[in-house]
Amino acid sequence: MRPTVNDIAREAGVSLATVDRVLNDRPGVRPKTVQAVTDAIERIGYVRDLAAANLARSRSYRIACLLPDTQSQFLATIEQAVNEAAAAAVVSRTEVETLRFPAEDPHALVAMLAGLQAQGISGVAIMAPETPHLRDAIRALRQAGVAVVALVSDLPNTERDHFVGIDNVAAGRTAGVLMGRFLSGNCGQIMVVAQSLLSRDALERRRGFDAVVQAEYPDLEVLQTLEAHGSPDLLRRAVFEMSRHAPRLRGIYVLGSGHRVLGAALADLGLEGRVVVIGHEMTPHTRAALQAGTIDALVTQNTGHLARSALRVLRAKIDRVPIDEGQEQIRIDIVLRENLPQIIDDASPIARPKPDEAA
Amino acid sequence: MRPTVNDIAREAGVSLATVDRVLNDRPGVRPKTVQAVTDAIERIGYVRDLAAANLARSRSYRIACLLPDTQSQFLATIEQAVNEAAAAAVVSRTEVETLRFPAEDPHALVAMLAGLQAQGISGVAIMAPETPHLRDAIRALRQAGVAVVALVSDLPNTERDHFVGIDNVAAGRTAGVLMGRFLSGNCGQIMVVAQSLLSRDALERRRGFDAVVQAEYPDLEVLQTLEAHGSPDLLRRAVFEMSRHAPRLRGIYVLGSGHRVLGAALADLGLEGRVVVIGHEMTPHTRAALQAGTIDALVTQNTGHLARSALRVLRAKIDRVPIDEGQEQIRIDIVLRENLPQIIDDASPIARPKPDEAA
DNA sequence: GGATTTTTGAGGTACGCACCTCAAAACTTC
DNA sequence: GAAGTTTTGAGGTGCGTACCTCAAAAATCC
Repeated sequence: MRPTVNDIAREAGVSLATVDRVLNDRPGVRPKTVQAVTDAIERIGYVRDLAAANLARSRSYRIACLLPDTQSQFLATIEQAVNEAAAAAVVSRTEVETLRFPAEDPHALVAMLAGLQAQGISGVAIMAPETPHLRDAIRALRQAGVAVVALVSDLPNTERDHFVGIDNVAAGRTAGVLMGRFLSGNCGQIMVVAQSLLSRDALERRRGFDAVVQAEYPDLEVLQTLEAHGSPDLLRRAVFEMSRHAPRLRGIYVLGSGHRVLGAALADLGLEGRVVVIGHEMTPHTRAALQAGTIDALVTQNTGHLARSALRVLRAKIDRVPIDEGQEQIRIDIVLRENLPQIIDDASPIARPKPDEAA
Repeated sequence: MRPTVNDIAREAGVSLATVDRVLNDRPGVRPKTVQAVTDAIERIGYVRDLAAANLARSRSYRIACLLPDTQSQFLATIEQAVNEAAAAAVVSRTEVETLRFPAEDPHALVAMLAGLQAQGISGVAIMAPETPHLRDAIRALRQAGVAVVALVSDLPNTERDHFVGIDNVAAGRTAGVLMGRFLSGNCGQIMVVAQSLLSRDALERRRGFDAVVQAEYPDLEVLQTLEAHGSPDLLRRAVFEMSRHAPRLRGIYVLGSGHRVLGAALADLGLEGRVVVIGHEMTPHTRAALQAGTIDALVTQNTGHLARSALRVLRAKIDRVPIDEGQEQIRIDIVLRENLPQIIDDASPIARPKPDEAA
């Protein structure tokens, strides 16, 4: 049997009330007595039963997830993953609200964050570019005792508790090595496509990609980044333009969104299947393209893991318990057609539990 | 507030006792009343609080993990992962015992399994080759109400509840594509090394590898599998012998163990860095080799995920609750030097929790 | 050493649920 | 409609913890 608080009391030779005071950092206990209790805890190997503790506290976790209102398949995938993780987290008394904020309006985001605090939210997962306003807003949240994690894109200079996502420089390096190896021995040019280089993740990926190609595949020339800025047309024209001036185009690296337009443009240019395309993030479209062979490899992060990890980390931070670093490390996944994970249609993850009928 | 059993009672217009009888499938309730209660549950969206339920039942999960006593770094890694997952699972009243059984003695394994049942174990994770004896033993366990999952290597013709591991044919295909792409445009020979082709996983990988290379890279010739059978010397001699008869050796595919010997042999032959080496499983050695560049890519499964998934699935099966398929799917990881996950030295995953001091 | 402050102990209630008993109520059956 | 059976209700206890109150004991101060 696992030791309980009563066992601590007996072992330490004090009353239950004193053990309780020590366990919950309540005042009015002499240092000597505290020591006696912690010694006893150590000796009998007591581990607090979190389930019972949370039951007694009748605590529930209210968590908000803030995403930009940009329309992209990746964001939709993230939101869906968060909603699924949230549905599964109901059993552990966790309530999640996903909110979209206007991507272009930093003040709106800050106002939303301030509002959350009033609503009794105890944890926030946020995906947003770092701005001075956001830094202040996060500091305020933290000071109010709200746990904050950065999602997908880190906010290193804020006081966020944790970052849930991948090292994007390493992701870019990974894409670079794949490109280099897939084009091994060949010289040629590589086109790089992005939504915008303003976002931290895109920049970091490009940096990692360049570093590897430069150092290890000097025969490859990486062209200037084409930025779509949300306009499919602009991207399309840029691709056409550039491909005219790049006769030895052998590869295309897609830093973020833009896969759909690019795919169409490549088909029109007759380049489909003749250049190596490497991209990021798993979305319905990139998945299909990988399967069809128009994308050769994807460097991704598992959004399901991402969402579940964010919720777990927030709960841990709220409870002030340590997190399992191993479990919360998000890996950089390389996905080829051959190791594409099967789709799981998660009809109803929650069902009414049935008890154990067997002995 | 989440609805409770009392809310069901009020909503259904019955007593708490009746709700309890329905919830826990106890007899003596008219079908009409059962319907009224389930309707009420549906209406108010009641979800049983598993934490409280388990607390009330004072149930604890006793789980056994059975691994062969073969000495290999991969098995050691698995065992370590299970032990770490077990340490983290203490907080959810789960006790795990890892046991090694004699790899060559099917009867010993069966005897162990029979013994477990007597010890009040309610879940078993097992990694073993499928034999008729094992089939019977698993059936007996299941009939006694013990949950059983297969680990790493599936036992498809037994009545195991679940398989925790990857599709090894797909893993072999993945290795094949990597080999083909890394050697793109080149013709040449590929050596395949394994511990033994008797194990299901090795066979399936080889099958997947061959299928892809044959179909997509016809210029590559895959040589006969060299089997080490646990003897480093044997393997070493075989590698020397074969490399003499394979002048155009361009790649080596390592199906399972044997990386250490192979590495030494390659160095002696002066082939280090001149052939593409692709292997399976992350161990201290393969990790170092990947970092040093003597292995080019690894196709792996995350052992931490594997272990945690096995425990989660067993708990779910014991509780008769559905599992989150998305979370339990083990992915086929491709690991290059560039996306090598950082090592996390998990000194003490469990610490005494501190309560929330903030409001 | 008496008054004051600090520390400790004993006990209770609650969280949401499982599981038990006993009696009352509602149905059957002839 | 009386005797039997089945179904339902009321109530209690316990799981391990949090949090509260009040009084007793111990330490500290002047």
